[in-house]
Amino acid sequence: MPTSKDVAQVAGVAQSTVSYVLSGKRPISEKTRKKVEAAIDQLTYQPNAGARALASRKTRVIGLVIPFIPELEMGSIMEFVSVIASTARQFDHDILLVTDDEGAAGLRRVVGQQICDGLILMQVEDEDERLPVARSLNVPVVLIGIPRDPSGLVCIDADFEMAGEHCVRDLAAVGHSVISVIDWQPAVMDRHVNYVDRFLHGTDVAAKALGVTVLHLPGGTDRATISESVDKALASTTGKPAFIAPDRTIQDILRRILSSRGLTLGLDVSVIGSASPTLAELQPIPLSTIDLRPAEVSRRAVKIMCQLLEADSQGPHESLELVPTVITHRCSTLRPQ
Amino acid sequence: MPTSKDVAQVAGVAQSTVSYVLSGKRPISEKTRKKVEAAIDQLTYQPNAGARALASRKTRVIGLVIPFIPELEMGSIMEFVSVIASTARQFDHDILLVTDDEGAAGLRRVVGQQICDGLILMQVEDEDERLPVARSLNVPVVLIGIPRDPSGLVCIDADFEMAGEHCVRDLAAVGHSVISVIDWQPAVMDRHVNYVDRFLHGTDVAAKALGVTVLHLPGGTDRATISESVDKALASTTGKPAFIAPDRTIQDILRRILSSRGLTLGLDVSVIGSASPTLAELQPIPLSTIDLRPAEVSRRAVKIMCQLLEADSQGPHESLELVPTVITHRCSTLRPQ
DNA sequence: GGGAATTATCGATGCGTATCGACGATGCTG
DNA sequence: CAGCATCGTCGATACGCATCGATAATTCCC
Repeated sequence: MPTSKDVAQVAGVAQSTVSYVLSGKRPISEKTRKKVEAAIDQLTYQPNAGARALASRKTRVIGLVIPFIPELEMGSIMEFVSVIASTARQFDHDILLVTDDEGAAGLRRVVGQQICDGLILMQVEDEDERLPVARSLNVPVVLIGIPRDPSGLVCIDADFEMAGEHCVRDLAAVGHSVISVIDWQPAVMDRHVNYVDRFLHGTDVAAKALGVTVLHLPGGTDRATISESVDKALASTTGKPAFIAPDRTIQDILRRILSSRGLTLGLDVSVIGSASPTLAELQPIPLSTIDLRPAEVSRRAVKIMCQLLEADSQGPHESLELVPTVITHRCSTLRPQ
Repeated sequence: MPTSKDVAQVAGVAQSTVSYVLSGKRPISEKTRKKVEAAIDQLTYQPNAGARALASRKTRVIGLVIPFIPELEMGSIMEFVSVIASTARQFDHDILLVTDDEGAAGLRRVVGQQICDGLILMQVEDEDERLPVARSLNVPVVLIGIPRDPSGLVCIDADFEMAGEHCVRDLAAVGHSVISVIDWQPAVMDRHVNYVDRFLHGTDVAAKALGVTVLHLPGGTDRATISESVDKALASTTGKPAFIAPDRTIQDILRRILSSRGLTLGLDVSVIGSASPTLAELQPIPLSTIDLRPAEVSRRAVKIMCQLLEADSQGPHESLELVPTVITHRCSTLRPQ
């Protein structure tokens, strides 16, 4: 592998000049710049990351802490990961994976060894054991998700409360007076990711404001639980029933149960689910969905991180950013009168 | 951040002694070791990764090249990524993400800058533009998937041919004489990942050996295509029909179509799909599946990589490892007579 | 008990880059 | 044309660790 010294020799300049050509931190004459660039091309020189990190105290690597093999929601997690990695490259950074089975020790490790300049944490829970560590590390940390106590932390997430509100408003607007919200599956509820509470709270706020009734019914991955929830919903509804089912696993089961009861989506009953646009379109009756915008959340998380890194910020920062969600009405909700 | 020099000072030894305590490459007396370890604990010292990489010419980082936001199969890709990251840690390595939108240049970059000691490529296609680069890089590369010409490359994948054979054998054994194989969805077929061909070839081999008929029918993500394929299958079958549908998206549609025709899985018709055990169990009629063992493939890929790194192998290596697949018969296939 | 063979530790050097101070060359001002 | 600021480049040094050769301390054997 060629080094900057080799480049310097070929170009007939000093090594430091090569370094300045690359960084642009000192003026370089056009003539010298050309010579150096030619030498770089000729040798296909690429700077050594380790040496660069050692000298500059910056690795240009961001650690991404991914949840530990959750089985559920793997698809959506991958969307975050993928977009985060791509976006990081746009800011000339790379992504190092830190799996959550290493726990808080993993965070200390990658920061302590200075493998990373900062950390992005996914799937932050209400009371997360990683938070005290995150606060104590003297590198920037960006959380995707909002813990109960976000003080001293930089957080970003979809605006779940607005999402809940928006769903209820839209369903009320097309004439529903009783709206049933099916919980996420128990595995998610048990984890106390607080977006669930924020979403449900949003539905309640809208219900109160509009004078409609919102029922909260248990979700599950088995047909029986959902079936029971549907029964309860139908029993307490006089007009046409409406369902909000943000958990992807659940919405499939729900659709089948409704259709087996002879209810046609968009005609006898409204359903709002959550899925990427492409997935929603694939359904026999294209599903009206609330888009929680994982790609946008991911992009912004990286952007915030890179700004913090650039600012070279020492002191603890604190901020909270909510990404607006978007409802798309397709064919599974009643049409406006 | 404390350095090994600080540790040395606290322990009252030379910096090199600290280094030897950590690496174990020279004998150290019990007394000195204790002193050094105490100093390390006291200072919570962690070695600097950049300096270590610079001096040792090893980063202990493996680059993982992930497919570019494929939308399809994101869940299963995440399973690979997650297991690969965990396994790498067991070998005391870390994983750096390289997204495929950087293309072959991305590979050259991370290797050229010596951010990584080696590369794992996912989703290798039949004629992959990354292969010539992979061959020319002088670091170990492990492919997950098998290209048309694997010469000079180290490959690992599930044994798709055996999987195809196995499916046909088992269906023939319970009395099916005509077996329909539904292709993967067009998006996958178009990508020329060759596991598709290997699987289909396996079904043909078994069919020839057993004297049964195998039909290859087009797959799709829309109901119409699958419906048509089912029609064709039923038209050419005298006994009970049998389906093999390895694409997860397709198998759901297939199930619904069959049930809408009044065919009960495991009674009137056999279906073998592909899903993780947990997912398969969740279905109303637990699905018989062929397990392509993504976790095992991932683990072995990392293991092979770490062996190559340890061997410090210079010359080009070549190997091909196939991971046996496993069929689990649940309730969607006929019972043996 | 003296010399050889071990064992345990130290000091010095190199890895490849960033960056600081210095210095010669150039342009400008009066 | 003397004096001074500006521009462009160089040389030297530091970053933190691994590693090699050398040295000091200990043990062993005849």
